Amino acid sequence: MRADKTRNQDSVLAAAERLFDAADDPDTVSMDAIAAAAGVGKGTLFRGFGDRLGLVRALYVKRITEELDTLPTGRGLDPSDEAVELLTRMWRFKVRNRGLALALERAGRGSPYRNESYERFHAEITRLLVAAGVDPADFLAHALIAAVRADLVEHLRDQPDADTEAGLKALVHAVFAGRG
Amino acid sequence: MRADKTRNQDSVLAAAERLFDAADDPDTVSMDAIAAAAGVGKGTLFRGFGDRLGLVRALYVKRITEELDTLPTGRGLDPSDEAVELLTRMWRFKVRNRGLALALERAGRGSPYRNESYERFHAEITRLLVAAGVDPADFLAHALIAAVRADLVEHLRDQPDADTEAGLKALVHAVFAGRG
DNA sequence: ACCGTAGCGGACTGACGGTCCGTTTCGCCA
DNA sequence: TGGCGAAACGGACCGTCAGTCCGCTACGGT
Repeated sequence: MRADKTRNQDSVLAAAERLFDAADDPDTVSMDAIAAAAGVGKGTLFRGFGDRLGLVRALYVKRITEELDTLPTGRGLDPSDEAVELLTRMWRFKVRNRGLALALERAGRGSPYRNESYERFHAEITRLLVAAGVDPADFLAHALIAAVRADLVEHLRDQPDADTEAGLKALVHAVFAGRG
Repeated sequence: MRADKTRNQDSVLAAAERLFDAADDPDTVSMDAIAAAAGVGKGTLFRGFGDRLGLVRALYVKRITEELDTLPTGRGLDPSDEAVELLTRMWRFKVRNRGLALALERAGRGSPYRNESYERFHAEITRLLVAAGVDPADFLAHALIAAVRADLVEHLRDQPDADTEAGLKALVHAVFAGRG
């Protein structure tokens, strides 16, 4: 890959991160604005990422990867506590990455689901539910993940973190305690 | 209110219902298309409903009202079973009104939440949770409702109804069984 | 240093949500 | 019934946005 291409893609990612983080509403961040902020032509932007969804996904993947790199490698908690930890981390991630997470969820065409990181997250929660003997694990995993959707996080923004996190914990424990 | 105004608003609602029901993706239903299908000018459409969100909300309210009119008046079930029934009805409603529900959730500005029918639904589920002595009721009600989001319904469209409804039931029972 | 080509940039396109205002039609009153 | 003020109409128009296209630039292998 040519050096200028790499450099430009990095500029675009950096500019987009800044703009999405700063925006109240991610819909107000236009592709033109990102290109301008990156000091790059629009063509470059679209050649590098395909379309808006592609760019948002690339950003999301970047941030979530950074997040996962700091994952305290699975200490043998029981499945229920491990699920609480995973979902709490995800909640906090969406608080921290509000703009980006909202942008991804609104990008259309089932974007919250058609997404490698959703699949992995869902598979992991499902595995924990199965380990705990809870059924039907597949649906319940979707339901648990729905509780940490970006726009719910957004909607509950004014509430103290402690309250929502206690709620999340109660939810997960309840689901893991129910055996069919 | 002038007769032509009423007549036009009815045409618009009818046309919009048809188009949203028929569309694979509600984003592909444009305001121009609705106006044309209703045999009405665009000005009339916007004067009657304010903006796209206003029209979608009006349609949603219309359908949900029809739904609530057929509600079997609260037979004294225990809170848990009542919640199962409410959420199952909502799930089915979203299966039946796929296009409309997706349109509402995607209409932006926290539209799934800033909505009288969401508030009422949330208040009702909260009341049931409180009656069952489950805490924190407010958050858990949001979480339960998140399990019947239109795009999750859409994502699980290929799965048999029986499976998802069993899952929903398991979820609700688990949450109502947990006394915090 | 040269040259083929990958990559650049920004003018351009098509579509959309929403506005504006000259024209039409309603319905009240004589 | 005819006339009139106001309410409502309709579609041309506007600003904006995602995405495309193509003449130009500059990278890097030889």
